[in-house]
Amino acid sequence: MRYIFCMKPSTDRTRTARGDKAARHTALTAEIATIVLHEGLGDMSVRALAARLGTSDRMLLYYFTTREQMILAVLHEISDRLSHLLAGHSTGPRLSPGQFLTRVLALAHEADVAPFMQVWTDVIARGARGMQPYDSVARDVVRAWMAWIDSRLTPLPTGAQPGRAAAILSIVEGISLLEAASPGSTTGVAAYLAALSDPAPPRPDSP
Amino acid sequence: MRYIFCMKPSTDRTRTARGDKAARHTALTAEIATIVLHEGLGDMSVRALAARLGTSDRMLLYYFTTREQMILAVLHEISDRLSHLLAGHSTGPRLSPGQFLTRVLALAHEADVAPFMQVWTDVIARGARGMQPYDSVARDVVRAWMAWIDSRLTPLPTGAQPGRAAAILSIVEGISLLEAASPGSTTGVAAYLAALSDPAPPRPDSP
DNA sequence: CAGAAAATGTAGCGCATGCTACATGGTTCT
DNA sequence: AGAACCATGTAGCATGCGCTACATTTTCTG
Repeated sequence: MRYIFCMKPSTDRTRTARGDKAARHTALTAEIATIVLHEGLGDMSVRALAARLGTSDRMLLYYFTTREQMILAVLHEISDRLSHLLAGHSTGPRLSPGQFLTRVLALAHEADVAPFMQVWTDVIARGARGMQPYDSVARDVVRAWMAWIDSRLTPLPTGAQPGRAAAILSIVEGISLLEAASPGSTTGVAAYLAALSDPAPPRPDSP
Repeated sequence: MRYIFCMKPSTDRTRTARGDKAARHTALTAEIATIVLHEGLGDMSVRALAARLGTSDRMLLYYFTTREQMILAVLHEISDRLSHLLAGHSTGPRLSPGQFLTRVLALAHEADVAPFMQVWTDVIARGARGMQPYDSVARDVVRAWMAWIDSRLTPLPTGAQPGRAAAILSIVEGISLLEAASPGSTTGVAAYLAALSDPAPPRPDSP
């Protein structure tokens, strides 16, 4: 006997008035996402997060069923927030690779975007190590970033340039990683690469 | 009472005939380094490594005193091996950034160098997350890489270029990371960047 | 109001970790 | 031979983890 698109008419228990498990689920997800953006992914242990939230691990697992699903929900939430953020930064004309790189490297340092960069770089690094469930998320993140980058670059007559978006993403991630591992080591990289990507303009004030 | 450069003459117990703790220490270090280069850093747990080596955790801690010191010894050994490897690849004239980038990206794919790249990228990624003792090693590794890169690039009359070596290292690490996290995503990046770094030569066969 | 169901507390299991205390052969020196 | 010492085995501790079983409280409904 199958009920498809056919709920029991009156006694719908999935949505009670106050309790509303789903609402608390999304609220918790949002709270954790905010914490993660402020304090990094850490080890994402349910006990530590629960203490940080003033709850018990028991409750987190009650709402998320499993640690892995909790992580996925949180990363999804973070991804959504970044999408909205990037949408606001996706105005104006498409840029050349050099211009775009300068723009995005500056963007990565802005207070509202920087936390996302750090978290995503961390996700990618964990994915690179094969950690679950970060590995699958990392692949999605890479794909999403490259699609966004391509959408912001001047289209080429020859169709999609194979390595163009991936090159920019590599540079951004590389700088992110190095800067996190060895602060100050990437000073001057943005300027160097910008000058290299776009041909040097004639100095107007040169003798 | 201080003994400086003055050992007890005959009864030297630090170096017995067969036991020779130091020798076993270095032998174990070498074995672990080889394993790590083949199978990645993993979680570097003493129990797992001991099982992998056919020993007990008890013995590893006997020779290394502490897990952290074991990790440091192993990473030092790996660093040494890479130094020797790179010394062999440091012949010939210094190159332009574009040439060097192409060269080093090809090098990173060679069977003998690739394991080192993966391990170092992992070390840097862990260091970026603040993991001990990877963080301190990561800083050293970054410094060493940049010094080597600078030593292989054509020197500039204007002295050291601020972001040049760091830019190349960022690109290499970024590609390494992205390729590990999402295999195949960086196809074409090397070619794209090489063409960008060195001005496009006139196509001889163009109409 | 009674009972069902949802939300939460308490306690614990099983596992893995780094590390240690103690005992015990085996070798070497006096 | 006896003593000292090195190398190693066995067992365990304390901690942290994800997760679960059970009991309890709270809330909603018939």
